[in-house]
Amino acid sequence: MMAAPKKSQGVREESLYDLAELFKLFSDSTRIRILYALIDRELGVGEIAAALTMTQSAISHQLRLLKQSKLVRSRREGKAVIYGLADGHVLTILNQGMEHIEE
Amino acid sequence: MMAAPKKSQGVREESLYDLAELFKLFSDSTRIRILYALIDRELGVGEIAAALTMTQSAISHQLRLLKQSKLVRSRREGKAVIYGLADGHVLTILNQGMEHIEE
DNA sequence: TAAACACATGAACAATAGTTCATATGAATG
DNA sequence: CATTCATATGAACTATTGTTCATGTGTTTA
Repeated sequence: MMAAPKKSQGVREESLYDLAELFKLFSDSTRIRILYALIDRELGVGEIAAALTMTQSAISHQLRLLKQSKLVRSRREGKAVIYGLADGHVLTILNQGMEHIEE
Repeated sequence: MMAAPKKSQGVREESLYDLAELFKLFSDSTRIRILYALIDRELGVGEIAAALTMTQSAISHQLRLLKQSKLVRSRREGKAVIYGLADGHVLTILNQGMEHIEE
């Protein structure tokens, strides 16, 4: 199906600030690496830290930001807290960015 | 058409840093506002500054970043330098972000 | 070609953000 | 229930970033 022509009208000025806030979450390499790690499988905080070779604290701080903005979700499983991507939008945004880079 | 299952394998670690760099450009409200202003029509630096009620210098600095990353293109037209969006990817990324916000 | 106009750029400053370190919370286990 | 394991959180420090101010570059026009 053909995409409809892109509209730009009706975008409230306020929304643009929220949009910047959203992209800000994708603007740090640690957070990007976390998100990519979560594409394949859900992971605990410690596992993510090990995968990225970073401290548990640093990862936990970033996960908090990602969760606040609903880019990841979490559930407790025993002592561990398991994180996963919140929805498909996250992956879509990442992939769009990748396409731009690879051109 | 159904989308194919999302792949995550084959993403080089290095690319993730470039990806973060890309999103960093979308992470500032001034730059987002500039990009949105350029959706409808091409504009000179002064026009953008007026539209956003910001100094010419501030706008010019941000345009330089946007141009370096090929998110906008520019051409000289007399004394003015006219800026426009570089390609469709820019708009696609912005729209994807908007969709996430509006849910 | 001197002046005016449009934009670019460099240095400096203030604000923001990411990591570290220390410590707190919460759940399982002996 | 004290200890251990897994994660969360607050404060402090450093680095990065966006804006301002002053000035430089390039183009048109009188």
